[in-house]
Amino acid sequence: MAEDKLTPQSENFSEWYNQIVQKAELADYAPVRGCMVVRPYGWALWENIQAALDKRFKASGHVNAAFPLLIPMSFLEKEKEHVEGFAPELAVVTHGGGELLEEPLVVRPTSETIIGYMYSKWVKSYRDLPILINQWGNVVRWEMRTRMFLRTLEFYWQEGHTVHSTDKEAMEETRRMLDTYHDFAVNEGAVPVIRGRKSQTEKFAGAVSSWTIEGMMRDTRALQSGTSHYFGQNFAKAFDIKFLDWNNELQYAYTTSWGLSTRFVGAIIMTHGDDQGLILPPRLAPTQLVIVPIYRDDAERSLVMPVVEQVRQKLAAFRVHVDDRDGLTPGFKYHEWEMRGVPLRVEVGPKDVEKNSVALARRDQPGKAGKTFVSQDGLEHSVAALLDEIQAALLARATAFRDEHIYDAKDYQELTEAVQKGWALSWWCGSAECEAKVKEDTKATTRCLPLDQPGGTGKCAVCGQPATEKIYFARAY
RNA sequence: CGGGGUGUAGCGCAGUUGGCAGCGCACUGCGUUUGGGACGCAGGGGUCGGCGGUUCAAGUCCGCCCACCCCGACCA
Repeated sequence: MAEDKLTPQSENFSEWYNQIVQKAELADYAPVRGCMVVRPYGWALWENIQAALDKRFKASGHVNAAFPLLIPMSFLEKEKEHVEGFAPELAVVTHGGGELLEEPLVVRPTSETIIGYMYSKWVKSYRDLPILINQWGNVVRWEMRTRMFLRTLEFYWQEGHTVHSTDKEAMEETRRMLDTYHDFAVNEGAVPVIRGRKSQTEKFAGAVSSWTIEGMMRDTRALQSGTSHYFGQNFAKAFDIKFLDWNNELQYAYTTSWGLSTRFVGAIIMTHGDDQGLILPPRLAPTQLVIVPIYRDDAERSLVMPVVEQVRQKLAAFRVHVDDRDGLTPGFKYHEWEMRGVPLRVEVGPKDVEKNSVALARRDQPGKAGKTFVSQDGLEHSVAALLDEIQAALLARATAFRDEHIYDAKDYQELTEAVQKGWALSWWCGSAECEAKVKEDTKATTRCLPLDQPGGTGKCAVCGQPATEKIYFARAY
């Protein structure tokens, strides 16, 4: 790894991204095109994401279950828009046990259909509702162009699927989970996402409305980082999910689904990373702090190591790693842990033994600027405070960066210029033609109609027609 | 699927007119080192993408095939 410099973000952002995934040992390429192996460090990060989300899901009354990977082909075809949306990217199993199957099975690209089928069996009465089930699993979508974490043929995610007796309640659920994602992204990932509704062209295949959290990456491109869908009665009608209501009348239920995937790992990488490597938010980092012992010879070593052990025990409440590998210089270790994005480094050397101190180096401020010497007394408190400060600083920095790259674009010229250097926030008349024109001319797509609307009316930045809502245009992943 | 490119050690590459398959990093062992990417010595590691052809002789020349990457049409 020595002398193995990372390509700077400014030189080639996507190359920077590819290298960081490899060098930080988050993932590696699998033998099948477009598939990735999530390595232990990357998976540990995902596990922390899972834990933070799962806690929130449980707190709002959801329970976990597991539905099968294989789905009868015919299920996909029951909802017209759904099959049209997913047909081009299905992996299909045609043989089993050496025999041609009577009906092909698709590897789930998402589980609305199979879960809808099961829900139709389970739902009889309003007393059975709501159903609030989440599933942690993997799905397969045969994508053309793939990128580690951002778009792979197979990816890991959670998908929540709920059933409600009223449209109001289902809509509330859709919005509640959007807010849950927002809370998670901002407070755990320090990723300042914008909540909003997708346009009709960008919404999920089969949904009435789709809601999204959109993050701005450090190349200013947008990343859809989580979605929540309101289905109305679309899937209930396709899968015959009916219940007897309070008046003993049979009616279709209202359903939702919401998902967040390993793509969020990509969001973290591209929101916080710098030219030294990954920077992980303390709350999600697999290793929150690494202790690097420093010594010149065996005498110093026997002096330093007991103090390292004391410090480790003092910091046992955190996710700590002691890098006691022999034969590597401290400098080498610094670079390696910086590449892996560990938020805080603790150095313990002979001088520290003498002075009852340690050196703390924060990852978000590289070099001398982020290095301070603190007393070993009360170290657990200074470390806790510093981790909180780093978490807050990452969010503040990312928010400032995002806000600096959002442009209020009033006309078409401003819009086309804005999407070359960031996001455009513009009045939009609501027509798909205007979206298509922007995409054709600039490759930028509509990201979302943000929840925070200015109110009033304006002129569509594309066609000049009256508009009542503002929408974000951006180049996206 | 259209346009461009690349396949030689784990990674990055060199390989001249066809003539012993190499270099850097990484890896193993020993020794010296260690507060911002240490150094020396000694080692291990190859179906040169695949198949076929030309030739005394092919990494190199010819043909076919395959894979991957980049750029255009789809997307959590």
